Amino acid sequence: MKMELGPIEKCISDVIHEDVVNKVKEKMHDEQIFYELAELFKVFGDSTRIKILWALDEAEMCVCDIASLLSMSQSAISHQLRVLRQANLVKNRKEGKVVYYSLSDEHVKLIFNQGLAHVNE
Amino acid sequence: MKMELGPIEKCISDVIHEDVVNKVKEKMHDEQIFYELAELFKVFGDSTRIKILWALDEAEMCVCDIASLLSMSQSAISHQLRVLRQANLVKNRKEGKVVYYSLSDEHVKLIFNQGLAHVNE
DNA sequence: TGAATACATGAGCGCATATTCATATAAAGC
DNA sequence: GCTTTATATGAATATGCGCTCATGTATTCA
Repeated sequence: MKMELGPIEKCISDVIHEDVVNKVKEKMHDEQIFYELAELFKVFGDSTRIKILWALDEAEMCVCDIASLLSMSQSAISHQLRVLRQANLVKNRKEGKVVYYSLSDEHVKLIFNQGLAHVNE
Repeated sequence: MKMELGPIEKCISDVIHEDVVNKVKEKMHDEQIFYELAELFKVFGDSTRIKILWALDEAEMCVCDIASLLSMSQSAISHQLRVLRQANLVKNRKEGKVVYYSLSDEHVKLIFNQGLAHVNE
């Protein structure tokens, strides 16, 4: 938000009343939240990760289980699990040399369902 | 899903029972839905588009209004509005030479709220 | 101790994408 | 008709990202 305004600035249309402008500007002021939201949805924006989450919604499983079920390499899955971990969407538990992954909270399902509702409208 | 399986294939862990495996495999069979879901979330995965949707949640407005409020070029906004249009997240209405945009349905808000719930947990 | 297995990770490649710039279209006013 | 304003869009560039390949770490077992 550090660009200088061009001639566009004088183009606030008449339907936009001043209170609306101020309200939106106030919302825009809190930039952090936009980046966090976008960052979260970016994680959902990949079919491999969607598949992983969808599988984990069915049962806790280890890395090689997921790789096998998705017919993808262990490395690819491991990389994606790291992304999901950093977004706090999955948690893991180590048992010997095997690492079991599972969903970390309920939000995943809820976000999915809203997404599905839109896709299937 | 067209890769040949390596030695990973023999690594289905013991916690995964056969019925779970079949259930997940059956879910994975319907590949289309994963791509559609990922495609939808990809649209939400950009802070500029998030800001646009957030602004439109407050009021219907034209392209230059949005550009002004977000301090971005008209071109950049126009490109992003096309993405949002193609995802059926916004609709538009032409009045003279001005094009007014607004949210196309309720899902946007709902998806946002679920995202926020996760971010603020 | 050495081999095998499960997982993580850094480098690199190829591809998608967000923005800018230049330009096109279209409506309004002179 | 000409100019200005609002919007759309194609090309180009720069950045980000997903996968592979190679390798590292940790655990188990012989």
